[in-house]
Amino acid sequence: MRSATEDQGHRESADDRTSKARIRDAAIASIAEHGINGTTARKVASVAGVSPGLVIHHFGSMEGLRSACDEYVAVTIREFKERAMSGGPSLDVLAALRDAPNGPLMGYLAQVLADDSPAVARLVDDLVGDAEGYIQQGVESGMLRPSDDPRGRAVVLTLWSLGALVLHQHLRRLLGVDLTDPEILTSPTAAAYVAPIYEIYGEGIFEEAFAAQTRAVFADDQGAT
Amino acid sequence: MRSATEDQGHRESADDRTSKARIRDAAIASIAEHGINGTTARKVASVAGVSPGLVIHHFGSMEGLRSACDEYVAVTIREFKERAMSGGPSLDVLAALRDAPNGPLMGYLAQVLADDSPAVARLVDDLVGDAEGYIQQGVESGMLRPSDDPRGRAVVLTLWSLGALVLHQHLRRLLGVDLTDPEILTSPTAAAYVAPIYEIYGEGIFEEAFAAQTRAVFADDQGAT
DNA sequence: TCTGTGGCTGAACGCATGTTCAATACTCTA
DNA sequence: TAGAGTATTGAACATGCGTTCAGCCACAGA
Repeated sequence: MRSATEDQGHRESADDRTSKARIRDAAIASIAEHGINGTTARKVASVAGVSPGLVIHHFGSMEGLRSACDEYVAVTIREFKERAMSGGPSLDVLAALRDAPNGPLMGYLAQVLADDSPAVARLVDDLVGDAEGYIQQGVESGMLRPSDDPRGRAVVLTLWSLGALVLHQHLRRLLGVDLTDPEILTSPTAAAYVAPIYEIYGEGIFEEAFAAQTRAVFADDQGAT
Repeated sequence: MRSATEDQGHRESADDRTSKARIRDAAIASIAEHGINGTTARKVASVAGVSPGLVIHHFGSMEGLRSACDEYVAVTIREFKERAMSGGPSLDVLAALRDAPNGPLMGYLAQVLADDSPAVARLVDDLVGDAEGYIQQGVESGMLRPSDDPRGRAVVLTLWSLGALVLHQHLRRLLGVDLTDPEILTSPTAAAYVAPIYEIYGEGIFEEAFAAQTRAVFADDQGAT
C-alpha cells in the first residue's frame, strides 16, 4: 500500500514533501482555521495544489483524511512531549505543547477537541495520564500538595486546560490572550491568563474556614450516601 | 410583524405551542443532540411536524433560526439566573444553571460555546460578569479569598467551567460524569467531578513554599518587563 | 525509441442542502 | 355568510458537497 516515493513519517525532508503529506498538512491548517465543517475536499486540494480527486485517491475518503490528520497530530504531540519530558517535568501539560514545531497544531486541537474522534479520545487519555505522572512527580518533590483523588484531580486540571483552549476565542475577547497563537510564549499579555491561574493553584479561592466547611460536607456525603 | 395568534415569550402555555415556537424548540433539541452541522432545515421541520418551507418562512434563513435559538437560550438562562440569585449567591455559575427548566439547555450550550455567535459571546460576557459579582460577594462575606486580579480570576473560573461543559464527552468517558444530563444533581457520580474541584478551590495544588516561589517570579516579571 | 506503470487530472454523477414560490388550507373579521 | 389575509404546503431550483473514473503524462526499463 505504501510506494517507494513516499516518505511519510520522515518529516526531516523539509521542502519537497509528498503530495500526500502536502494534502495532510493543508487539511490540518484548514481545520485549524476554518473548522472541520469549513474544510472541504476542494479547498484542501486547492491549498495543497492538487486536484480534488487526489485527496480521495490518497486517503480513501474525507473521513480517512480526518483520521490521518488526527493520528498525525497525536503522534507529533507525543513525540514533542517525550522530548520535553527529558528536559524535566512540566507542571502544565499544555505549557509544554505551546512551542511545538508545527504552527497550526494548537488551533487544530482547539477545533477537534469538541467533537470526539477515537484518535482524539486516546490523545486526551494520554494527556491525562501524563498529567497524573507529572503531578505525582511534583508531589514527591514537594512542590505540589497530595490529593485525595490524584486521578480525578489530573482529569479536572487537564480538561480545564483543554477547555480553555477550545474556548480560546472567548479568552481572547475577554483577556486578550490567544492560546492558539504559536508565539504565545513571547507575548507579554499571556500573564493576564497565567497569573490568575497560578494564584488559584497557589492558594485556591476558598478562605480556610470555608474550605474546612466544604471538606466536612464532602466527608458527610461520603459517609451518608 | 407579530400576529395575534403567536404567544412567543409566554412559555406558560405548555402544550399548544405556536408552530414558530415548536420549530425553535426542535432546533434547540437537534443542535443539543446532533450539533449545529447535523441540524438541517428538513430534520428540524420533521421533528417540529411542519414543512421545510415554514422554517424559512418564520425565521428567514437557517442562520436566522440559529440566532433565534441563541437569543432564546440566552434569555432563558438570564431569567433563570435572576430567579436563582434571589435565593442567595451561588459559588459556581454553572451550578445554578444545571437544574434549569428546559432539558436540552446544557447540551445546546455545550455545542454552541465552541463556535462563537454574537449572542453566545454576550452570554459568556454576562456569565463572567455575574461570576465576578458572586465572587466579590463571597470575598466580602469572608468565604472567598481576595484576588490580585478579580476580573481575571472570574474569567478563568468561568471559562474553566464552560470548557468542562464543552468537553463533557471526555469528562463522561474519564470520570463517568455527564454535565449535559438534566438530572445530574441527583446522580451520586457527580462527586467524582465536584470533589477534586472543591479540593483545588480549597487549598490550590501548590505547596506553600512553591506557591511563594511562583509569586516571586510573577512579581519579578511585572517589575522587569 | 518504444512501452508500461503509477501518480495525477478534471469532468461528471448522485445526493443533500438552503431557499423560493405558486397554490392551498385555515381563521378571523365584517 | 362572504371575504381577506395569514399560516402552511410541497414541489422545484441552484449550489456545493463527496466521490468516481476514464484518460493523460512523466519517467523508468528494455
